[in-house]
Amino acid sequence: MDLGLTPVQAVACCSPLSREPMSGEVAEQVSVVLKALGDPVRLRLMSLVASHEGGEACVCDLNDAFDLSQPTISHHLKLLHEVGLLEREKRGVWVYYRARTEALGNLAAMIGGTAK
Amino acid sequence: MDLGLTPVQAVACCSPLSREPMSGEVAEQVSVVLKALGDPVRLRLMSLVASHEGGEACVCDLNDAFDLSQPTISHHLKLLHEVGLLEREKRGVWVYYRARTEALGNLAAMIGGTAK
DNA sequence: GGTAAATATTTACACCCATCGATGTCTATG
DNA sequence: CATAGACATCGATGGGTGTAAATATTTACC
Repeated sequence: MDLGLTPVQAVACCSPLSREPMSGEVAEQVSVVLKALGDPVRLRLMSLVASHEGGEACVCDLNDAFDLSQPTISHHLKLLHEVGLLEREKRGVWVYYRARTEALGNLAAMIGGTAK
Repeated sequence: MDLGLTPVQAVACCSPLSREPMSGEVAEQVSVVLKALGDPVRLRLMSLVASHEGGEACVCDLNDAFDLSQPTISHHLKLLHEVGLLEREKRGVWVYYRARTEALGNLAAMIGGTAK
C-alpha cells in the first residue's frame, strides 16, 4: 500500500548509478522523477521556481512565462508536486510552489555521484 | 544544420537549475537527456554499464539482465547513445557500450549544483 | 450574498513511445 | 560460399502523455 511516500524519497536512499547495478524496483521509482524533469516545460518550471527569490514562486508568475494555457501549467505543476520535487502552499487566493532543493541534491548525487 | 552535437553537450555548458531561469531553447535540449534517463529500462542499462568492470559492457550481457526482447534493448541502447550518454564500440562480433561519466557529472551539476 | 480573480479538475484528442516479431547486416569460421 | 551468432533496423500496435476548452472550486471584497 502507498504510505504517502513520494518518488523522490526513493532517490534519497539509493546508490549512485556507477556504484552498483540498479534494481528494477528502484529504477521504476527513480525513473518517475527523471520523467517528471524530462519535459522542457517542467524543466523550465523547476528552474523558474528554484531560481526565484525566496526559493518560491506564485503560479500567476509562472503562467506568464509560457505561451501555454493555464490548465496546462497547472497540470505540470501538479505532476512535479506529486513526485515530490515541488512543495505547494496556498496563501490567500494565490498558490506558491517551492523547490525541494534537497531532493534535487539527492537526484544529482544519484546520477553523478561515485561514493556510497 | 546539425554539426553532430549531442544533447549532453548542451548540458555541459549551462547553469544549474537554481542559478537562473533556464531558457526555452536550453530546456528543449536538456529535457532530451533527462527523458532518455526517464525510463526504468534505460536507467538500469546506464547503471549496468556504468557500474560494470572496466566501465563498459557487452550487449550480450545487457540482454540477459532483462526479460525483454533483443530489439527492445537495442532500441534503448541506441537512444542512450544518440543523446550522448553512452559510447559505442564494435570489437569483432560484439558491441561494447561505455558510460560517459563526465556527461553524468555535468548532468548532476546542472540538477543539484549551486555555483555558476 | 454576489461577483471577480486565481487555481484546479474534467474531458477529449492528437501524438509520442515502449515493445515485439520479422527481417537485415555484419563477422567469424568451417 | 554456407552457416551460425551478435546486433541493428523495420513495421505495427497498444498504452501513455501534453495540450486545450469547459467547468468547478476557493478566496477576497463590495
